[in-house]
Amino acid sequence: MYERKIIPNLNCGLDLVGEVLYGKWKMRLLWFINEGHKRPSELQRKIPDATRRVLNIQLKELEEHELVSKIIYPVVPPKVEYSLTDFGKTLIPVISAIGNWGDEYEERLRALILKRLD
Amino acid sequence: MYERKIIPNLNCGLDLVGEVLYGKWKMRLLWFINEGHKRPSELQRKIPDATRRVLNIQLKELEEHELVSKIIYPVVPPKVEYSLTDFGKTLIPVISAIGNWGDEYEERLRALILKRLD
DNA sequence: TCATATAGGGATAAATTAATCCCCTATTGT
DNA sequence: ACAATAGGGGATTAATTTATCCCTATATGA
Repeated sequence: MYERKIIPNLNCGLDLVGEVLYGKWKMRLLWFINEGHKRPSELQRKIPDATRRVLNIQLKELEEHELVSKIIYPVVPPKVEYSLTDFGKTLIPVISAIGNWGDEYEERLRALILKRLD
Repeated sequence: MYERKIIPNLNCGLDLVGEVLYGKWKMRLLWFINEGHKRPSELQRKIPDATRRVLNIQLKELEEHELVSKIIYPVVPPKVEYSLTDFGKTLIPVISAIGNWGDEYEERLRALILKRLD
């Protein structure tokens, strides 16, 4: 695994949240798990732009941060299920607020973002 | 300026928010500007962990995304003031929700994050 | 005359994150 | 025998983001 060379700042709430929520797909993973899409293959189908590899990595980090828990069923073919921990559930309203803002200003945001890409 | 090589996904609200809010210091900049710290040097003092360079870059992006506006007073020594646009103000409750969650679980988050750094 | 404050930016290096590529396990169905 | 399905991971490269270093300008105060 990658080992940090710079110790992160953990001064305020925003720093702390950043540490667990930064990551291109993390909020979406939490969101879809909360919606009941528990298995890795389901999550991959919900987020086709990400590779399985990255999803695995980000899921593992979410697990280490105790936001999700993982159950591995000892069956063949393998079966795995993720679910939110109680701690992870407390994040849902926050993610919801973020997503709602994005949805509300969707048109405007899309235009602004595209404009900046030349 | 850096020119992207991969077109970002802009599928859902979360993608869109990410485009304007990703950036290590952006939420803090918006927050402090909202609190009335308008001048670059003030902002730098509020965020001493960031270099002026980075703050300038991120402020510029916030400006291009119409979240903040910038006034340059033609005086010497130079004077500049940032303020939130109406659009930018709509983000404050969202940032607030994020920061509050971080503050609420500060102890736990700090412990979890530090544990993962070995 | 020299340091300080104010605001800014180019060029480059370093750090971090994400993407690519390829490989493994074991069972069921064709 | 072989493909498909399910879940996973090492090694490496590419992309992106931050940090460093250094330089510009002008006025004021010591």
